[in-house]
Amino acid sequence: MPELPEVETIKRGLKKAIVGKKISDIKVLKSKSFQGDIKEVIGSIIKDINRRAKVLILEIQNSKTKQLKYLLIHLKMTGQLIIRLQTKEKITKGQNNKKSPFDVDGLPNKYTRVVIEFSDGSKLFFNDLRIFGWIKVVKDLEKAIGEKFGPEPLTKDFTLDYLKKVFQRSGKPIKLILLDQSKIAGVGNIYANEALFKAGVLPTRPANKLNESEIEKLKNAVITVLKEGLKYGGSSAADEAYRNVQGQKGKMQEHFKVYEREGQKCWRCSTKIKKIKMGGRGTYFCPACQR
DNA sequence: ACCTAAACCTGGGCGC
DNA sequence: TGCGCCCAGGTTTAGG
Repeated sequence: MPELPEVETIKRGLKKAIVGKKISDIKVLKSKSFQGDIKEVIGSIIKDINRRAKVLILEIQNSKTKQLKYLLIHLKMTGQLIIRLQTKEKITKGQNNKKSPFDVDGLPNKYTRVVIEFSDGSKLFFNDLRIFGWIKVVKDLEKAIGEKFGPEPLTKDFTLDYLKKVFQRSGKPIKLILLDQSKIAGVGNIYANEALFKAGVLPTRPANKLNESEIEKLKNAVITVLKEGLKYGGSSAADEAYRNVQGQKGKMQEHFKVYEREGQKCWRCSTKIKKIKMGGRGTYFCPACQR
């Protein structure tokens, strides 16, 4: 599901596609899908697009008052943001007729919640099968997201000293710390599993029991798997909704070492990958490589 | 303050 | 065939 690499890929796609465009209309196809006053957003220009943790931040400016506001979007598990230009879509034929609910041929579809229309005729579709995601308008960005998140793992704020401090404070399983957005921003279930495998650390290990060398390995592993995710354009694993703004799947799932590989052989040592539940989520690991 | 479990949702897949 | 159940997982909220 959209984690840091997926949301970042979408952010980059949006940046290329809609910065500078004017919002001409917003159509809310499913009630409660847009929090805030739509009227004050229509007519605004998209000035910039950023990301914090898994939240997309569209900076918008009212073309008359010049006031800046922010359109915040969280895709949660099944959210998609798909761009369609004015040009007629090419219709792909001869595909297998059994379509996934996440297929984006022809939009809007039954899962489209909001359509943001631009003055040049292009449209941004927000699809969300499970209706967990949200879009809201805020004036005060700091108040909305300022204090909520830990450091971004792909910035210099993500230091060994910081992780040592955070891990030492908790006896919780290390995997739950990796998933805690207030401690480390943007890591989700897939990349937490993959990073722990790469670092050779069991997901169940109490955070405060990791030694310095393990913490450093884990830090580097988190950075490496997130960058790998970015390189492959995100992951669209089995049943995953993720698509980039052009509607294409990512390829990171072809490079998973443990995620969704229960019962299959470990890439490194051929031991069978195990699956357990932690915090209600699927947790995959190699019982031999990870200690 | 700590933790866990449920809730929010839908569709696909499974067992019976 | 079809029903009931479980699962997917980001985040918030409720309860212990």
